[in-house]
Amino acid sequence: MKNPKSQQLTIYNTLTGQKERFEPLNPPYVGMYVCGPTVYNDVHLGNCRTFISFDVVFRYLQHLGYKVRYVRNITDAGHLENDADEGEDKIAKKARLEQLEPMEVVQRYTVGFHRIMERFNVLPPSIEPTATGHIVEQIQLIRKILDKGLAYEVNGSIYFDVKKYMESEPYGELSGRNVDELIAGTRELEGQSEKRSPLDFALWKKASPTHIMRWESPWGEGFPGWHLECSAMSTKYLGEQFDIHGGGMDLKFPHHECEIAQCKAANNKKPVRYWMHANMLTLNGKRMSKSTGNTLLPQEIFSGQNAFLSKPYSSAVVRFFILQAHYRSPLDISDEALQASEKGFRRLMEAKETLSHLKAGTVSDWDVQSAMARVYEAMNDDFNTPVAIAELFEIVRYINLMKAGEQHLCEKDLTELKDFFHRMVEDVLGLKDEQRSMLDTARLDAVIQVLIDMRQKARQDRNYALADQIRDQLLKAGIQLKDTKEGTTYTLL
RNA sequence: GGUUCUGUGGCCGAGUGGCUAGGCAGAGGUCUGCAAAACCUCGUACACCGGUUCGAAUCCGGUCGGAACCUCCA
Repeated sequence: MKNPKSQQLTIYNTLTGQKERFEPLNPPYVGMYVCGPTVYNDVHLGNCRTFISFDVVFRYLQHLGYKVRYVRNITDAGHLENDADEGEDKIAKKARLEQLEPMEVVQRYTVGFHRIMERFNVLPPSIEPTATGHIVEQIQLIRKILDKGLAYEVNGSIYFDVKKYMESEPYGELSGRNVDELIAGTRELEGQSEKRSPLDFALWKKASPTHIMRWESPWGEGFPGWHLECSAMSTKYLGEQFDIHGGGMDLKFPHHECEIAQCKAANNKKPVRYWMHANMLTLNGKRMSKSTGNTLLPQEIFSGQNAFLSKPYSSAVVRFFILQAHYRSPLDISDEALQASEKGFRRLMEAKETLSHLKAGTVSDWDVQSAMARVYEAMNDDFNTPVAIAELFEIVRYINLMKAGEQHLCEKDLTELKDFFHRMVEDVLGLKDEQRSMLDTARLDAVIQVLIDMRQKARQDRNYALADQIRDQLLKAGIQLKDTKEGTTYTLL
């Protein structure tokens, strides 16, 4: 384990409501499962927040030296639209609407999802299994639950028997639900319900004649229930018990509750040691919702084509903005907030660039070791990225002071800081200056240097009109010159 | 209606019993040919009303906002 300060990582476990020391089941291996997207539509920003949050978890665990198997599924089998619908599948419905094959819809949105994730610099998971690719495993899981007597068949559909399950196991422990209250609060379904109790949930649904996505099963043609895929695939790839399960807050109930029940019913084991839930993202203080028009797609932010923001923002800025809040806090996105983050992000990136050119002094006259330790302390405290970033900004101040020659680090400390800063910013937080990296920097450097030299000559000749013209026109082109004691450098805005 | 969470300075957002969060914006200063950048200094915030405590933004109760879930949803 290469934890520089040998501090202990703690994780807030939704199941217990407490921060707990993270101790993997089989160190150095860590199994992590995160509920992925349903690919019947464009990913929206809220999804992205969740995946960015868990991307940092994945990256930090790796940084600490753990060997992580990160599984994030693609829900391509679709979920039921509603009970009254007798099994219309979201993907099937969309397919009919657009005259496409279901798998064509799935393909299109899966590719779109991957593109967005890549732009956000979200690492691909170790395994990205699809629900449709694991029908066999899901059927096996249903069989196991049936054999235990914890599910029942009605007209070719299989339902999980919550009441029976509760005779031996608690239901609702993750979400703090009281089952009696839940039943009391259940509205009467229109039409007939095959379920014995309103809390029962489908493991397998019989396909109606119009249902396009259907598979053979021991109970006739049908499709898997809403919650089954995650249980089947997490068990397959991570085992009956694994370390971390993540997802958005809204999945706590019923989805994750059902997952726990399914796994416990099948394997008699608590499937997950640490449950993690990321909070919601709101837009201008309100939840995003298509019906009210209060939505924002990632590509609409990048392009600036939207009704909420004054200008486009890069994916790196949005990622930075998201990491400036803790994953368990609600976060509100707005133009002002993004502008502030954009400035802060540039400051951080500038400092990173500055640091790479710094020369060592003979002695260190500031405490770089404890500065770095504070960043780790923050990350170890339930992945507290906002505090980690705040601590990085403290280091930024020193970087700028060192550039000005007012602070120094010895060779060893400077080398360590350079390595640390790069790894923390780029590898762990996943922040990189995409503007800079997309350019042919060597050639641009040479071109700008010509202009810098010309301006310098003009200044020496006291031809300030020309000097300022060069400076101002470059600024208009998004290139800002910076005069320092060591000479002039430039920044891309 | 029920469950869970939340309300912090101009904005965003950490903190959760006594001690500077941080970013952005704003004011003053240093530097500069002038600027910009950078650095230094400056804000005495914690929805409201009670209570516990030597001491509360932080704990408890109530009131009023906001969010999620209870129905597919990150």
